[in-house]
Amino acid sequence: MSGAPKSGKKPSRAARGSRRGLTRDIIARLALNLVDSRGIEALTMRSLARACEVEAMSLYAHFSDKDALLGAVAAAATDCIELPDEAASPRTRLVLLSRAFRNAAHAHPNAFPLVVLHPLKLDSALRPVECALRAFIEAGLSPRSAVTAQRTLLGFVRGYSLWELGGFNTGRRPQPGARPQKEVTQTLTALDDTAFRSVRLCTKELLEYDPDAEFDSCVSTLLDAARVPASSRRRPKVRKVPDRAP
Amino acid sequence: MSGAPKSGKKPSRAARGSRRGLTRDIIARLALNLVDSRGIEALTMRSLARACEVEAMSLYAHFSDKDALLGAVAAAATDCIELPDEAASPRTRLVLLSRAFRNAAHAHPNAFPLVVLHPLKLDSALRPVECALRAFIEAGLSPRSAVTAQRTLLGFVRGYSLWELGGFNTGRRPQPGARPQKEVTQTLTALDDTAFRSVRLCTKELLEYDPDAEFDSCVSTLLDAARVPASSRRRPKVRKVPDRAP
DNA sequence: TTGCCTGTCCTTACGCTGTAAGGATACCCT
DNA sequence: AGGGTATCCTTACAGCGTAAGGACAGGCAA
Repeated sequence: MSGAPKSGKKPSRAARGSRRGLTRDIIARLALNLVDSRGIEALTMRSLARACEVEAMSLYAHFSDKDALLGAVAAAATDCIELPDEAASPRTRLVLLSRAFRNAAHAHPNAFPLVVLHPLKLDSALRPVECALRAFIEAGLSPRSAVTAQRTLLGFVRGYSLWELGGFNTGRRPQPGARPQKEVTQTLTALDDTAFRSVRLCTKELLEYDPDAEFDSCVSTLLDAARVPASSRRRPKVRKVPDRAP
Repeated sequence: MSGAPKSGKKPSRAARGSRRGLTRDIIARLALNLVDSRGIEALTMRSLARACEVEAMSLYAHFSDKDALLGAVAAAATDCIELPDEAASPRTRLVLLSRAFRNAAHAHPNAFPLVVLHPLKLDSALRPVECALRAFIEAGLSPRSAVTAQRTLLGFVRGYSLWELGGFNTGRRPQPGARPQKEVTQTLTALDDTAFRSVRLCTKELLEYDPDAEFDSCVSTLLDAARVPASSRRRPKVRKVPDRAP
């Protein structure tokens, strides 16, 4: 975040001495747009400056170096994850959180490697963690189990989404419409028959692939393993904070 | 691999007209060394050429561009994953495979983002997949279930390892010796109490952290969910999961 | 043998990158 | 009014990926 002006009484406190009204957040958003539309390697200080209608060196008034800028982009992308409504049951929320994470990855495929790999500000990083922990605890898990379950679920969600974005290491993104290209099928069936016999045995299953359903199925498996019951709504127990504003 | 000389009768066929005996594989290994010791951004065509005792442009005789080189580095790192002995039980092999993946990530932390994100040659990419599929099938899963289980397990393993390498987005790698720094503890306990109440409730569990045990625990959970029995050695016949571990 | 072909390697050069250094300007607070 | 401070600009530099073109070695056909 910016130097923490905390938005005092004067509305313009943050823009003291600013001639264009540029702020860290505005720059980070423009940077995210640029990454989305032209790829991570198209994000250069000069191209971003052009998008901000400013010279390259001016950006250094807001970010100490490019790495700090990337951190802000990662945080901006992370903040795009739409956390589920707290009114839903814990299990539903965990499913929705998982989907939201993956949806954000698909909405910002060029930026998402950053989300997983780049250090970012704590409250952005913890937003999904808090959401998952809360649901697991509400579902009856102990803090200890909740932490492990959260690490398992989010670890999977991150890994799966990222791997998927990388086209499962093939460089090809799976489309919801499935339909494996003939080329891929040929490559796969041309594999060595003994070294890759199981891959060949499962060729059809590996290629006939509905990404959304597959993801949901994995998440469901994980939640079963963590013993999050399917239907339970709020647990009748000591509860603080009946509801909260968004 | 190289242009497929196939190693004919003459031993020197691959090195025809080569004055230094440089090959794709040698270059990729040196590149991996360089990435391991000095980070991914230290891998430049010039620095790598220096390591190969050659001029930068000479590398383009072996790789069409830097991206192709990165793919070879990714493949080299992937090939560092030590697949388990086939004699062990399916479950044991899946645990060992998961650990081997994570161990490779820790052995080559600078290179591993590439392994997850970069397209690489099919047989390197499929090596862990084949291993997992074979074990799941041997454990009695149908091809359909095996594919899903494999995607869940490897998705988790990739995501967890990578997230861990990124210090869980904090920029700090967890050490086996645990011992959370006071600084992190303070940052965590200074969080907003209502927005992050579950994180705060679990502060101790989040910080008291044995990375190896936690990873094993997550893998174990996943294998239970996939109904891979704990002790079974080779299964005698077609059987559909008579019971499952608690 | 001769001569060509192909693959390895070198030299030079270009436009691009991140950013160090230093100066100008506009706003806020005293 | 004057000073402080944050934006913003200009200039400059080393290092980047790689395009273009040439030198030379070894294998093959004549």
